[in-house]
Amino acid sequence: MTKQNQRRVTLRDVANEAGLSVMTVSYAFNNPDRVSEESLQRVLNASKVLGYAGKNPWATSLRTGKSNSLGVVFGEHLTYAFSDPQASEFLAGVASICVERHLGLTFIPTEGTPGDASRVSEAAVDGYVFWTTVMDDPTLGAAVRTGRPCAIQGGPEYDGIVRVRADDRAAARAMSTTSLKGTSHPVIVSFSLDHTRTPSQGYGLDITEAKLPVTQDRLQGFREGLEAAGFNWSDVYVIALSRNLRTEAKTTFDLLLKEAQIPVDAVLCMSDELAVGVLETASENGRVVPNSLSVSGWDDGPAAAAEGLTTLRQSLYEQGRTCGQIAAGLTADQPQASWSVIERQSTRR
Amino acid sequence: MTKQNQRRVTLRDVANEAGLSVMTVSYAFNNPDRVSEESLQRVLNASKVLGYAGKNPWATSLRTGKSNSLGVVFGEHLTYAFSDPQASEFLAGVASICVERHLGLTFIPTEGTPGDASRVSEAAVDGYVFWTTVMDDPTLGAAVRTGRPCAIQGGPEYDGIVRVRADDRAAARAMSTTSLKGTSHPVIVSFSLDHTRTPSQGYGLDITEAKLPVTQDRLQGFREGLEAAGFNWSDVYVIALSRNLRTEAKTTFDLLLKEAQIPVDAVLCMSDELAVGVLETASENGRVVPNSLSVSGWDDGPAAAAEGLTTLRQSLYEQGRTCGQIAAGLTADQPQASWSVIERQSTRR
DNA sequence: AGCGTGCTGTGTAACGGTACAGATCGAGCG
DNA sequence: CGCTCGATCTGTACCGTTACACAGCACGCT
Repeated sequence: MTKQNQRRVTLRDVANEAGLSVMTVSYAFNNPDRVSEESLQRVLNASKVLGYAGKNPWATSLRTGKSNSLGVVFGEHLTYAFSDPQASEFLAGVASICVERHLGLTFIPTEGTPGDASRVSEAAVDGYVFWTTVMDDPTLGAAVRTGRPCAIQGGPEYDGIVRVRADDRAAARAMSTTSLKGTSHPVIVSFSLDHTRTPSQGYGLDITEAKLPVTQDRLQGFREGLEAAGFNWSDVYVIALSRNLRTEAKTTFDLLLKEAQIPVDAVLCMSDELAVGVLETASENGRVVPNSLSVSGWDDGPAAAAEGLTTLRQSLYEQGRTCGQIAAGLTADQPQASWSVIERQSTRR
Repeated sequence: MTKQNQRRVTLRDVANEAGLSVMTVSYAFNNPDRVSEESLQRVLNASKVLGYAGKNPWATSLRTGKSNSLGVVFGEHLTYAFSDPQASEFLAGVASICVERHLGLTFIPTEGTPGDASRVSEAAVDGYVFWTTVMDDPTLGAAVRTGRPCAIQGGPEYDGIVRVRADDRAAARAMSTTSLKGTSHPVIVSFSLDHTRTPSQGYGLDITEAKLPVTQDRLQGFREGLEAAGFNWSDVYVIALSRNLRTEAKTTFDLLLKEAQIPVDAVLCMSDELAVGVLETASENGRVVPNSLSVSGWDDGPAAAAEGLTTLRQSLYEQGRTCGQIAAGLTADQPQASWSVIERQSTRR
């Protein structure tokens, strides 16, 4: 063992070993051009001899006020970050910025309890990215109060946090028009996402009841599109699912068809994943898409193209990149993410 | 603005405002039972008045030597963490521990360059988890030298790092036996993973050439199983793919069938994802599975059950949990992860 | 009265780096 | 020869928190 006691080797130890001052050693590591070749070698040598494990990150951060890491506050259970396709795509975008700028990526687990606010404000990060956050989340304020840059995907709107999203309301308006083409007097189901619900609990969700701002915006857009086309919002069953899983959509839609016997003509889904589940259940129940049933998804992920799904294209990856850039302090613009309706075979022409 | 200048509010400021000592304020936050109800209220009140953003994480960590965060060193491009099904499942396991123990999860991006070693040793984490690491990765030594607990999935073996994995060699041995049941004089292709390769470059990989220890172990196991059954290792084409994508497997296998015209009888894949790609290409080329072609996967993920794939079951989620526990310092055991061959319709009985 | 005990509050010295201002010294130059 | 200048090196004061040891003080008990 080269280590004296149990104490970790510090810059000072290296300086002593090398017969140089602490500052020279510090410069040798951070700004090698500023020291002579000979000193540099002596520092490197002394480090090796003592087994110097590198600069203490906390000391450096405390002094410089930076930690070279972005924080992600993930509104749902952290394991979903790696299983939900929407979240994954978004996070890949954030990660791409981290790779480019040599930043760490720190997930700050929260569970929606008030105590989590301090876990956010006391995270060693230089900026925050929020994902699927509910309206009254106390962590938003905690992040803003740190004075570090903050970005949020979707919403809610919050003073001091840059909001990155497509215009969900306009997009939903367009989607409802496309989706109901060639249909008269339809009965419509909207499969929405609202992770504050327990599974299959959300029958008949009212617009204002939705906890996620994105859900609110889209429902509002659906409503406007439908009413402009002469349909009634009261003919729409809004069903909120707690998880973005095709199995959730399948069991719920099956129940709707078999038990509730609702004569549904169109299903507007808020993710491709849910839409694929609806398609599967439809075919199991002998419904022909799009002639006897119109189905639309959201996001235009890989599954949408494979299944011929009409969907709303937006790039969550790009939105992730934008959020990453904002959190890294590279820009402070409030960007408008683009979107477009992609018409495929799951809706009538 | 309640803030005086630009300086961030500190504990000291709160103490002054509350008319108490710094330590009392510190106790009020960390150990409220130790202060009187009245002091507690005064501290809380002063914090609110001054807009105290919470304890400075770097100062706390510097003093206590802990940062309440686990580090993940991800051998591939960080965006794959959110798209590769194997990685995702493993990371979900790590994340579950972080949620349970109230720890952050920090990804430390590396690109395989020597400079990355310092990014690892200077990360503000309490322990390390390694994923898909090549044999001579310098970040391994950097992590060990910090003295913090380290865990690695798969390999390589490294002094001071707990290795979590199934016995890949024995598993591969069993799999090759199962997979070649009812076959005589077969020509075999093994689709392997080796992310240091550029796409489709790895024709005719030699066992010892494989950069990933897991790949080496499995190839070795395949070889032993085949030779024990009287087959020749020289009849096996080992093809290393750089990415765990079904599209990679599809184009490569298509090339093999059409251009190289190799009369392949069995394909042993090192992931379900690759195996599914092989199945798709096989059916496009009119090959009937399992009668004219045996296909096996690895991991028994959701796709394997859906496609009736014979595969090797292991739980990367559980291995992720184990790695997380080790990195969090909750245990130091060298565990043996379990595995079993799951026989389905893609191989002969 | 004297003493131990528990509760509450306080000063000070770290933790391990970096910013900053300045010291030293030999070379170059009029 | 005196002076400036650049290259190199150094001492010290922080950054903001917590560990630790100790100081009052009220209270109950002998």
